[in-house]
Amino acid sequence: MDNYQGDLTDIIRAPGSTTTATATTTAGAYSTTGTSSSSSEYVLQHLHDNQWHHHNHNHQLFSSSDHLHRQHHHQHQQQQNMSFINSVLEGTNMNNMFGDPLFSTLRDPFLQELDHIPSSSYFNITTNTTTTTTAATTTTASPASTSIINVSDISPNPKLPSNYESSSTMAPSPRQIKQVVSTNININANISKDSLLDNTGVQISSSRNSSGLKRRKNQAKKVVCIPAPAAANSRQTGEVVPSDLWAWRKYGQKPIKGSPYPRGYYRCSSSKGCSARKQVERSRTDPNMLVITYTSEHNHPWPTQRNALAGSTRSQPSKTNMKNSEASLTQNDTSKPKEENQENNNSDENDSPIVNNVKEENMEDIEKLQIEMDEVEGEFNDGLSYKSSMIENNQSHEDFFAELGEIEADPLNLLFNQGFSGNSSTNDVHQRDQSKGLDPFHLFDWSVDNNNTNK
DNA sequence: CGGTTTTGACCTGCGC
DNA sequence: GCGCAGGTCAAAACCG
Repeated sequence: MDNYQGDLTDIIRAPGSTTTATATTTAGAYSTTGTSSSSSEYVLQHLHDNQWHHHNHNHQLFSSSDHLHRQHHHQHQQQQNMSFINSVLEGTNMNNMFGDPLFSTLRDPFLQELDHIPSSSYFNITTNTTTTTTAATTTTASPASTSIINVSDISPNPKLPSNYESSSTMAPSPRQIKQVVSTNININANISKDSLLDNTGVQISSSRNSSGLKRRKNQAKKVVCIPAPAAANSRQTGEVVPSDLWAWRKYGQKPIKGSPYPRGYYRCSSSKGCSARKQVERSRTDPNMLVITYTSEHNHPWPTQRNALAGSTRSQPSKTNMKNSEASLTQNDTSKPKEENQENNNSDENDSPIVNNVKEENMEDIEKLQIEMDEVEGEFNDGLSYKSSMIENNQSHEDFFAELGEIEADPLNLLFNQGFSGNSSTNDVHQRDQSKGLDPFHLFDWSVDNNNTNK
């Protein structure tokens, strides 16, 4: 039978390769048109690298019509810093970071970015903002290429707990609306089964649910469709799997009928008891896209460190590069990246091993941050997180983190230093590279070589 | 040594 | 019930 995975693959077909063409169609359109009860999908047209850079370098964002906002350069920087803080800390909130198919709380980094860009961020200045859920939001912010990240959140099981926070919730929260409005992102919640092409250029086909083949198991899955980092130079038989901060161990690979690309099966290796799994395959309809299906949930906090070291550097493509890059690092954390990292390093497109490794180092720090923040969060586990209140109080991140005395400062410093240096206007290129360290999926790493990765 | 990937075999769900 | 196809297991090989 045609596996539903393949259908999932078909669920979202993003014009990943047409980076520039989508630039004008990336208007944040939030649709709640679907009524699917057993399957919900949303397409997240994620921030592109450029937008990410805009995020980091607000001065680039504004069009001439937004010159007034330039007058508040510092303010915007602060806002963006807070935006990032919000994003990071939101991410550290609960067990909801990416890769955690604990769907009730799952928020992957993509959504993190979506979710936590405060209304005060520069995104609000984009034109044609609207608070309706169906209207399209256009933006002039990104004249350049725009890559697309699609997230299809599938809830095959109508019996899923009520807190299953998928797009099956028909009405978007005001927050969601705000986020969509304030960001140049598309989210199509509950895209109808017949939805084929939204105004973003993202083609969405239906997943078989009600009328088609039923799923093998009533198992909630989350499908993320992202452009393949390095199609041309993946491991012999494997896929180039973007890092998502969790440690995954491949436990199987199967050829998929109808698809020339095999599907890799991964399970979480961060914790022995963790049942989290993911499947990685290349979209049959768009080989440039990787379809990552998350199944089950992590039953543990983020790994403090990648426990998979010994075999993690198998098939190390370029030891020289690795050594060089490692030598270039100033971080003490020498934990080796996982498989994806090697693959990334092995990527022709990712021809900057240094950057890649720095990226992974940052990932390690983010992981640490996650753990540490979880700990702190527990102290303020009263519904409204400490950090949230802090942020809402518009407290500076310095103050905020100063109060988080127990938290290791390095990761945060790293994050802020690399992602949000206040002097962005004079260090765009440098920061741009650094900001990549915050990009677990290379999601924002495409503007440089987007043409390469999305051929 | 402890972790990984690889890969054939086996298990299981689903359609007919 | 059968067959197909997807999903998982587990042994072997590999790696630092």
